[in-house]
Parts: sequence; C-alpha cells; structure tokens
Amino acid sequence: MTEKIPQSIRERTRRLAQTELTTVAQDLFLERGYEKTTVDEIAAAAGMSKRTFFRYFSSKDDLVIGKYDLFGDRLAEALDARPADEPVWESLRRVFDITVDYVEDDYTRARNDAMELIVRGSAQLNARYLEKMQRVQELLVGRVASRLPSVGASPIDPRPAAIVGAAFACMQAARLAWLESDQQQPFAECLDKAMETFIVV
Amino acid sequence: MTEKIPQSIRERTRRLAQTELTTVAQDLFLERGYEKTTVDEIAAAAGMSKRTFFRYFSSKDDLVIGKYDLFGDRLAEALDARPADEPVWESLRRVFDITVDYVEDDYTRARNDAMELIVRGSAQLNARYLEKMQRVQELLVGRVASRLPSVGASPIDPRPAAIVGAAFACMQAARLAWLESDQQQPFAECLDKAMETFIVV
DNA sequence: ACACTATTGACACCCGGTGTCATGAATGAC
DNA sequence: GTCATTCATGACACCGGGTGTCAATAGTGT
Repeated sequence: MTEKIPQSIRERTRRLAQTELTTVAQDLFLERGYEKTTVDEIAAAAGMSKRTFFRYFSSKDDLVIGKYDLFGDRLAEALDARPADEPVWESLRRVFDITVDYVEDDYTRARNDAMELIVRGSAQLNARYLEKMQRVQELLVGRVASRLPSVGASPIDPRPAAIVGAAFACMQAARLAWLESDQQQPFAECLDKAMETFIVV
Repeated sequence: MTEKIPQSIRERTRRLAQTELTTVAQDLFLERGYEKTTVDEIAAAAGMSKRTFFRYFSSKDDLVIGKYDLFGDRLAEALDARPADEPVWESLRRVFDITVDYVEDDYTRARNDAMELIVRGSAQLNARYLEKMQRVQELLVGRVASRLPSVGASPIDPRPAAIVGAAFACMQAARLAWLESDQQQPFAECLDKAMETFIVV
C-alpha cells in the first residue's frame, strides 16, 4: 500500500525537476536568447549534468513547446463535448475558448508571453511549434469530417482539413494581433473578429 | 566579352553542382530515408567533402526545401498582378494557379511527389517546411491588408493574416486530399472545393 | 542488514554545422 | 608563355544537440 496513486513520489519529483528546469531555462533564454543558451548551461544552472537533462526532456525544444502535446487532447475533448448539430465553425470557436481562458489568465500570462516571444524569436523553435500545431489539427480533422454533411461522391474530401486549418489560422492571426496591440481589447474579441471573417458553407 | 550574362560560368557550374547534389541526395533519401542519410554520405556520393556540401547548401534541410524561397516572391508578384477591385479570396485562388501549374506539370511531377513524401516523412523537415510557408504567408499579409476595406477603428486587424492563413490551409488540405486520392481528379478541383467552403465577408 | 531498482554522472560517440588554413586550379594581365 | 590573383576545395579542429553504455550511488521493500 505504498502506492495510492498510479504515479506517486517518483513521478512527482520528476515533475518538480522538470518545472525547476523550465524556470531556470526561461531565465537563461530571456537573458541571452534561446539559441545562445546551451543545454550544458541549463543543466549546470539546475545542478545536473547534460545527460540528466535529456532524461527529463527529450530535446531542448521540448522544454519550451512540450506542453502543447496536452493541448491537442484538450481541444479534441472539448470538440467532442459540443452538440452534434451545432455548425462546425461555431463549435470550433467554442473549443477555442480553452485557448482564450489560457491566454487571458492573469496568473500564467506573464510567463506565457515570455515563452511566446522566445518561440517567435527562434526560427528553429517556431518551426517545431508549427509542426506541433499541425499535429493538434490532425486530431480535430476526423472529428470535423464526421460532423460535416458528407458529399458521398468525392473520394477524399479536402474540406475538413481546410476548415480546421482555417480555424487555426484565425487563432494564430488573432493571437498575433492581440500581442501586437498590447492587449488593449480582449483576446476573445480578436478571435471573434478573425473568425467572423468567414462564413462556412 | 567573356561575360555576356551577369552570372556566368561560375554561377552556372554552381547551379550544376547543386542540381547534381539534389538528385544524388534524393536517391539516397528514397533509399534509406532522410534522417538516416548523413551529409557525409551525400557529399561522398557526389564526389566531394562534407565541407564543400555546406558551401552549396546552407543546411541539409535547405537541399530539400530551399526552393520554396522563390515561391514566396512568385506568389507576391502574382497577387500584385491581380486587379485591385477583385475580391481577395478570388485573387488568392488565382494566385494559387501558380501552384496548380507546378503541381500538375507532368514533367516535374514525379520528382515533386517524391520530395513531398520525403518532407512529410520527416518531422524535422516538415517543421522547417511549415516555417517557410509561414514566411511566404507573411509576404502576402500586407498586400491583402491594403486590399481590404479597412475598418479604421481597430488598432491591429487580425483579418488579413486570417485570410491568408485560411487560404494556405485550403491549399494544404487540397494538396493532401489530392495526393491521397491518387490524383484521380485534377488538383485544381480539389483546391476549388476547399476554397469554396468559405465565403469571405 | 540485505537485495533490488531507479537515478545519476562520466565518457565516448554520432551527426549537423562552422571557422581556418594551406593547396591547387582557373583566370586575367603583361 | 609567365606571373599574380582569385576562387573552390579538402583537411582538420571545433561546437552543440543528442544517444548508448556502464559503473556508482541513492532509495525502497523485506
């Protein structure tokens, strides 16, 4: 009876080490930039060896953008929770409320924005980020397809992927506009404005 | 009178070496995959040293996706050539005719498709590809913004980026659908179907 | 106290990428 | 034709991200 919860102590210390590592790394990134900070330095600053760092994160990129792996699942879950007869575009907008809450949350905001800048500041990292987002989109495409009035004729329908991709494009655009406007108006409004540009047939 | 054309012999041999390198590399990539092929191997197969390889391509990725740098300029140029009073969505569709021609060209098709598979087969490469495409999009956003009936009120308008992003999402979706349907119907039809899903306000 | 297991660091190694330098070939001037 | 310049090349050493291996050690259960 030493293990009440499936992942206990070991797992918990692991999480601790990871968060410690990320905070230390963030400071270094903000200080001298992502690419000019070596894994050796991060590891040393956290009091461990490079080899051990790679036991906590599969890569240097993963330290920054690894968290987006859960993001996809959360979106998929949220989409499943929407009523089946709701127009897809509306469903997607509601699903993005997850992002809205996350982005507008005062508590995590400062750190998020910092990370956002780090990601945009490195081509390497930005590339990885976009790839992750593509993976996230793939999780949604199937679900959108099943909600679409299928036109049996066409062999493979490009529309589900187009709709999901367009929705993500709106979110990216909204996020960028929001960041560049110094958050004058709520992010939700930016997103609404972007998504209202399109009427989905 | 040894130099009729601004870039002659030197530049020409350079191009030759580059194409030689790419064909050799493609063969190796198709044989054992992108990531399992080292730059040393590519260079050796082309009869040169690794150091020389990097004088022809700035990176291993660049050998595969470097060509997309020109792509952005061509799209921007094509967009500039569209009538100013044409609806943007229509303009973008017409601009994408460049891609349509390229994709459907029988001569380059086999090689393109091979490259496409290589790119999709490597997370690393795919990430870089997406990043390049984002850069391409950035070239178009400003132009779209200037064509949009501007609503002076909003500080920074998310719509231009959203529109361009959505258009690219349509192109990606169409390309994927076309590839997966074994090119039964023309690519242009896939693209039309994807883009007709949206009405841009 | 003992055995077992997970974590760690040290080390060697691979690969992508860069700086440096000496060699050598093509080019141009005389 | 000779000489000097210029550019491409290869060899080499190096950096940083990432992995495999192994021995030492710490934590845990009995």
